[in-house]
Amino acid sequence: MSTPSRRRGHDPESVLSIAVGVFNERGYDGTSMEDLARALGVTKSAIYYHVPGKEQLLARALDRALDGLFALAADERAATGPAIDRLEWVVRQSVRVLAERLPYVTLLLRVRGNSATEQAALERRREFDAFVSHLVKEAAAEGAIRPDLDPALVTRLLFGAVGSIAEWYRPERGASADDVADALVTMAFDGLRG
Amino acid sequence: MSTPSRRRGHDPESVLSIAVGVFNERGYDGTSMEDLARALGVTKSAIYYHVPGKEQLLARALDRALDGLFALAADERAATGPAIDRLEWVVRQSVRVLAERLPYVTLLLRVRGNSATEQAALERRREFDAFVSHLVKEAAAEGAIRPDLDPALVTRLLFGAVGSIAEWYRPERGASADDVADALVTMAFDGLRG
DNA sequence: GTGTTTACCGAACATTCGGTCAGTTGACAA
DNA sequence: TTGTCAACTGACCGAATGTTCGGTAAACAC
Repeated sequence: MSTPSRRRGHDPESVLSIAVGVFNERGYDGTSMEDLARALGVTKSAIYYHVPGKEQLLARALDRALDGLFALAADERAATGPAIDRLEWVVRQSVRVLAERLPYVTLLLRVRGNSATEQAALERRREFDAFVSHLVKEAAAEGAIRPDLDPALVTRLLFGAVGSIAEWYRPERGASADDVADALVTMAFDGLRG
Repeated sequence: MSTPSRRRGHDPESVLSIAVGVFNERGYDGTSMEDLARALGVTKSAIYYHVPGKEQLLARALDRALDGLFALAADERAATGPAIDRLEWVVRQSVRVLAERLPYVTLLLRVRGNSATEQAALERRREFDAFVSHLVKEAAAEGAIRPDLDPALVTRLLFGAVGSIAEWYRPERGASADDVADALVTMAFDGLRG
């Protein structure tokens, strides 16, 4: 078996997932290695047996979020068909990635650029933002977006709403990720008026 | 005059406004008193002449944001007329408060509850959230919101989009606060389709 | 000119920070 | 029984943290 008999103890993966949980509760800078050790049920030094240090934990977490977003952007369905349909697909997939990798994406959305690690993540994130921004402009050029709406504003408000989902979405209760995506697409594309 | 001849030096107000700027750049926990001192052009100890400490700076900043939001919620125009119109008015005013008190509201939106100060701010913020949530439910009950949209989801997505404005809005360039509010209301209420 | 206040500096404080390292433990193999 | 090794502990390091305090130079009040 690939996951054999080891009864107790952590590995790099379990350390990462627990650490990211604490990072999201207290903020990365507000989390000490003591906090992580307490959450893991071990002493501080045990963490260093599994991972090189605090910043590497952050880097791995941010990569996990960004890899999900870039995979979505590279999909064929983001490149063929009317831009407005591709935009809707990208919005839905962004919600899916956010839900599937919730703690990692949540962490990404809060990065401020305090270290080289954070700056590198921000750089990749700006790349994704440029991708969706281009998509909205295409949809506008194809006449699929109301001409009185600035495409740049639409991009920011639309994906601002997507990102805000990370602040309250909990997979175990309430609406499913698809429900949330449906509601967002309905509201943003067709309006909330009854 | 009320602001007389004092040539140099800071006061609690100038310390607060500069400190909040740094808090938003690096995050509250990522900001040291050394960082603040550098931004103020003084030494660390000089800060304590003007303000009691780091956490008090945070408390004052958060109150400034929350006072703006509660003032809006207490306005008569948020209490009379069709709920959908009141909701639109509250959205527009929220954008206005966010723009007018941008650094303070930005800071508020990032609070995680790490200290008693932060928890108190989160408590007041939840109170405001409950107010807008009630407003959306009223609008839905009056039949002004598409029945296929869950009011709780609409509230979170709509005000998630409002909050996301803090991440990119800069008063000196780009769209004005009213432009942004117009775009948000148009998109969310009537949809972005052309 | 003298006394007082305002605004600040420099040194030090106790504590916490991320990180290191020599040694211990306990499960398993031979 | 002995040896191996993954997983971990506990003591510790230097640096950075928020805060305090004694002192002080310049501006103002009289």
